[in-house]
Order: sequence, then C-alpha cells, then structure tokens
Amino acid sequence: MTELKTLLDVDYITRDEKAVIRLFYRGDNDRKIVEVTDFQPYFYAIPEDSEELIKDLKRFDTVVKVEKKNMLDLKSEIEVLKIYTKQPKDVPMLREEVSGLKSCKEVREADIPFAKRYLIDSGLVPMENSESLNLRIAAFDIEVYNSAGEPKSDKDPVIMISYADSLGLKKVLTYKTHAGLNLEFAEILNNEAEIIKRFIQLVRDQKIDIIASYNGDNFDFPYLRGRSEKLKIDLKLGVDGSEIKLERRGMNLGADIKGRPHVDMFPIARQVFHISRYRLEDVYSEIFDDEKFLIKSYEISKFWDSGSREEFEMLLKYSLSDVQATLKIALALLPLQYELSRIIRQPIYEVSRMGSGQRVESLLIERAFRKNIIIPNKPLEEITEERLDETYVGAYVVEPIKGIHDNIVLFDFRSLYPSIIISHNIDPSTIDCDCCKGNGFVAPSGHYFCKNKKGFIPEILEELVNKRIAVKEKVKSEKNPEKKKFLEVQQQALKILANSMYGYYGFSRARWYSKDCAESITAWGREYIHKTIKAAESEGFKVVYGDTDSVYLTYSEELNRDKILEKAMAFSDKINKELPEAMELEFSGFYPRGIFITKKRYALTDEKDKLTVKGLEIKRRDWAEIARKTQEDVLNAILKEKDPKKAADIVKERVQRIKSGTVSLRELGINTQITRNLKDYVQDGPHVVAAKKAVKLGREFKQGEIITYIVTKKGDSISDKSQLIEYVKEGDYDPDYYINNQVLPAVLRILEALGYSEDELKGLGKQLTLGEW
DNA sequence: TACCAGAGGAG
DNA sequence: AAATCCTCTGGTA
Repeated sequence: MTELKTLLDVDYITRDEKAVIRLFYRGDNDRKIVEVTDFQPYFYAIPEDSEELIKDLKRFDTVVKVEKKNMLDLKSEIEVLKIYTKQPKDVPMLREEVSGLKSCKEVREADIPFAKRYLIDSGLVPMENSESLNLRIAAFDIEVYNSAGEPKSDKDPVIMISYADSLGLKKVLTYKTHAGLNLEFAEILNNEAEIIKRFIQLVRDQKIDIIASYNGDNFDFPYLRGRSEKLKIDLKLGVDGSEIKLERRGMNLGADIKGRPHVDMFPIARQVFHISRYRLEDVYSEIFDDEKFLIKSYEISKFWDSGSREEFEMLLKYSLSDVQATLKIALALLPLQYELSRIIRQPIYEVSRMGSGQRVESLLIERAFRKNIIIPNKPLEEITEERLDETYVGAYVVEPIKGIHDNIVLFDFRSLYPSIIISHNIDPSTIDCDCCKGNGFVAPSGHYFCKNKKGFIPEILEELVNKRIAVKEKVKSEKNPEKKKFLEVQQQALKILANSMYGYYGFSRARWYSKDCAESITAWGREYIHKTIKAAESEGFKVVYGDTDSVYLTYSEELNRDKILEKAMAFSDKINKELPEAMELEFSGFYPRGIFITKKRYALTDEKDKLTVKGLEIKRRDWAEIARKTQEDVLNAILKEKDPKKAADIVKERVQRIKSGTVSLRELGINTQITRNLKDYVQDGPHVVAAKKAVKLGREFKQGEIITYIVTKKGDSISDKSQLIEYVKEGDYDPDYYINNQVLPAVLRILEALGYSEDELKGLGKQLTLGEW
C-alpha cells in the first residue's frame, strides 16, 4: 500500500546552473520536499525549413538538444522542433532569437512557466487525497493602529495578530495588557516584533499546511511585510524557511508562501457569492446565517488607547471573532478550490486566484499536452484590442406580455451552450473543415462543423459533462454525509468549468479564441428557443416571456392546474424527441401567479407561496433597503394575497416613516462599486462624488471596492447630497429623495404593470394617497 | 427632452 | 482580465 500524500505546491530553484523542480508534499504525518533534477526546459519552433532551422539552432550555446516531432495544430498535423535549453531563464531570450530566424515560422509554448510545465508533463495531480489527509488549516488576521485615515505601515504599528487553526488552537497575540485581564486566548508579548515572530512560530509549530486570510493578498501580508522591514525581522513562513513573496497579479498583489499555500478568501467569496458587499461580516452572515460580532474601525485605536480593560477586551474579542470567521469561511469554501485544483492540475495558490478565462485555459493547456496538440500562443496586446471590436450577436430575449399571469409553466434547456457545443462539435479545429465542405453541422450563423472528427474542446466538454452526470448519480445514492458533500463539490466544480467554455471562445485574451465559434453557439441557441416558442404556440400555449434558454408559458384556455401540467409534459416530450441527444428541454417549475414588468424584470410565486424575483430593485445592491423591502412587501400583497389595497397601505406607511425622519441609516444605504480610479470618471455620479469627498478626509479607495452612501439633507444635486455612510449621523437623510427616487419608483413600476395609468399613478404619487385603489 | 456614462443584473 | 442583452439613474446641454 502506498502512503497517502497530497501535492500542495511546486516551484523550481537553480542549483549549479541547473533547474531543480521542488514538489511540496504533505504526507500522512509529515511534510516532504521532493526534488526533480532531470526535467529540462523546452519550447517548440514551427519551421519554415526544418533542416535549415536545425542548422541555425547550432549557433546558440543555450540550446542543448533539438528533436523533430509531429503535433496537431488546429486542423492539420505539422512538424515541429522541440528545443531544449540549459535553464528556464534561457527560454525568453532564445525565443526572441529563434522567432527572428528566417527558417522559423513561429515559436510556441515558450510562455509556459517552468513549474507549470513540469506539472503538466508529469501528470501529477495537485491536492489529490487532500480530503483524506486532514490538512491543517490556519487563519490569521491583523489589527492595526489607525490614528487618522488609512493606516500606513511606515508609522502605524500592528497591535494584534489573531490566529485560529483547524486543530482548535486559537490565539490573539498582542503586547499590551490591563490589570485583571483574563481571556485564555490572549497571549501578551513584549512588543510588536515579538507578536510577528510568535505568529510565524505558531504556524511552524502547528505544522500548518494552508494559511487562509481575508484580503491577505492586498492588506495583511503587505502590511506585515512593511512592518517587518521597519522592525528588521523576517517573515519566514515558507516550509523551506523562505520569506513570503509579494507578487504582482494584474491590478492586485498575491502573497505567496512556499510549500504552505496562502489562500485569500476575499476573491473567492466574490466569485462564489452574489451579495451587496463582501466585507468579512457580509460573507460570514451569507454562509452561516449568523451575525458576526463587530466594532467600528475608528474604535480600534480608541479602544487600544483608552485605558479601559473592558474596551481592550472588546478589541481582543473582536480580533478573535475576525479570525474565527475567516477560518470558518475557509473550511467552507476550500473544498471547491481543492477540486478545481485537481481538475485543472495546477497548485491551489494559482487556482484560487484565477478567473474563469484562466481556469479554462489552464485546463485546455493540460489536456492539449495529453492529446499531442501544440498550444496556440497568447494573442498580442494589439490583437486583443482588435478582438474587442469584433462584436457578435448573443442571446434572444422575448418581450414579455406585461402584467399579471396565472398558472405559469417554466421550461429551460439544460446547460444550453455546453450541450450545443457538444452536439454540434463546435471547435476552432472543426469549423468550416475541408472534409465536410458546407455539410457537417450547419449553424444558423452560416458556419459548419465537422461530422467526421471530434473537436478538442467539445471532447473535453463532453468528458466534463459525463463526469458530472456520473457524480450526480453517486450523490443520489450516497448516504455518508461527508462523502455526499464531497461529491456535491465535485459536480459543482465540473459545472463551473463546463459553463465557462462558451465565454472563453469570446474572450479576447484567449489562446483558443474563436468569435466564429462563439457566434455559432449563440445562433444555435436563438434557433432552439425560437423553435420552442413556435412549437409552444402551435400547441395552444401563450409565451409570456423567455430569455436565452427559458420560456414561461401559460395555456390559452382556462384549465385547472393538473390539466395544464399534463399538456406541458406532453409538450416537452414532443420537443425532446426532436432534439439532439445531448440537449434537453426541462420542466423547471410551476407558478400559480407572476408579474412581468419588462425584459429581465419579473416576479413569481410558487405553490408554497415562495416569491422569486428577477432583476427588480429588490435584487439590486444600488437601491436602498427601504425601497427594496417596500417593493417586496408590495409584491407579496399583490401576488400572494391579491390585495392591492394592502399594497397601497404598505406604501403609505413607508412614506410616512421616511417623512418622520426615523428611518435608520442601515435602511438607507446605497451600495455601489467604484469600478475605476476616481480620476478616470468622465461623469461623476453620486457614488463617485461621495468617494471623492471621503478622499479629502483621508480615505483611500481601491478600484473595485464597493461603498455605501447616503443621500443627506445638505446640498443641491443628488451628488452634492451624497456622503459615505460612515460620515453621516442617524437622521441626516433627504426624505424627498428617498420617497420620490427610491420607494415610489420601485413600487409604482409594479402597480403600473397592473394596469394603472401613468397619470393616475403620477397624481397619486404626488398626493401620496394610494388608498382609493 | 434627448443623450450619454455608469452600474448591475439575467441567463 | 469569460461572453451579450437589457433596464434604469443621474448628469449635462
């Protein structure tokens, strides 16, 4: 029996001018670093003239070996030269030289980093067995002294480091105390340097495998690094004794720890959840349906300085609650990252920081190697710019029949785009192939796809989809809850990857970019939904609404629920008989009542009276809670209770409350993302103006940050009146704005769709007396 | 009133 | 650094 082990990380070092791959394993009880010394760096050249190129290559002393090889490149098999170099660092220079040679047409795969290259070629699977090994996970969080505005690492010290791990150890390290302080988790050291050193020691003593943080990439680790430099101490967290490394990753930083992967939960939470804000407390309450203990940021230095033991203890407890929340979030979200890491076969540090495009591309690169396909190069910057201008037509959206409908049946195509790609073999290598000449699978876009040879991407997609079907079968029969959860995560990871494939074709930076494939997929999608609509209509259904892959149907005559469902099932059976095997129109719900406002904006109630809302203000972070809640109450009154009078009373009550000035700021905050640098805005909306005011008070904003603002009493325009919520006192809000620009538009939209005329509503809106209806 | 920039949702 | 379609607000002229 072989020992269980999991591959946590890979890198390479240079020893005696030779590259040595290091594999960082966690075994049953110990940690192992395995070194590989016989893996040579290489890349490919596609020759104009191979003999000539071989001769030319002899000139370069960094070339150690050249092999001829046949590989698949899109539609054809080609001869390539595999060029081995002495060291990985030789590749960038040699690539330039070689691609400049007359005898060379093109250089390929010279941009695959060496450690990644090794992982692909070796076939090793990172994170394999990680669930069986009981990995040791630790979370940490720092508290920083913030005198005024943003804390700065060149002056403001770290005052606490909190630590919690999956073995049950929890600590808050600090260097101040008060008489009578008695919190078993508090560890008092002499100074700031000591708490940093103690933190490192804890991680090492506990033999931690994965370090989790919340925003550690862009705050905690850069800050610790800043302080460590000032205090002249090391941050040797790597299992090989190396320092943490801060690397640039696009607009952000990444904090890399050798052999002990650091996973930042913040970007993961942003991908996984759709919530109004992504502060630690927001994500915590989203996952655990529980409120986290909070103290305000400006109270940190106040509590630290105050001399009150109670306040100091509050601070310690707050710090502990942060780290415990981070650990809980990590334990909940890491399994999906493990699974993605296994499927993509890249280290968890990388995978956890990848977007959809990078994940798909990494998967394709690995699979291409297995199939002897030579990998396309990354497009040059100017090419990606050009691609951005190549727009194409996407999905079709049916204009809804506005107003209330009863007995609505919902159908949608199961995984429409993946199933189209598979059943029509949509791939850059199969498009408009020579062998099918206008036959094959002919898309409504005019392109056709090969019927003889399966494409690379459809083949991978089919593997993913079949694997997912198999895993979902296992989920059904699995009784052990641990294993069931594991399988559930597996199928989720497969779904994420399968659903990203279409978007990847249209992604301007993709190696396997193909606008023609992307537009063929959407063209087929439109055709299938159109055909479905036509068929439904000829069967006596009314199409109330539809979007991309879905249709909402009612029956044209008065029928009872069971009769309608019977008709509906007969309808989908008929449709499915005519569809390709991989495709299926699925029944996905019956709704006794629904209201349709516009495209992408509607609400339905199911048979358990549960309200489903799409696109309306209720679902939007940039509307105040008071407006969202009022809209929800109005919808419930109309859909569930069929009582417009009650709806009107709700609105009246809400308007009165706003007028009285007693609405809390929590209900008035408007969340909006600052999507760019503040100076880059052409037109400053209220959120930008609010942010710019805050900058004058010492605040800083990261691009992508979500802020909450209030429209206050002070100022002329809405923008003038806007202020970040943290600078606004309770009660300081503009009732007129919240009535006329928030609550009334949200509810009038619903009432308007009920058939009240615009004039009626305007008049009533002004009088704020909705009682008569 | 018409137009634009900007945001965020649906699928 | 996945795609397009779509609605709506607030600023500006």
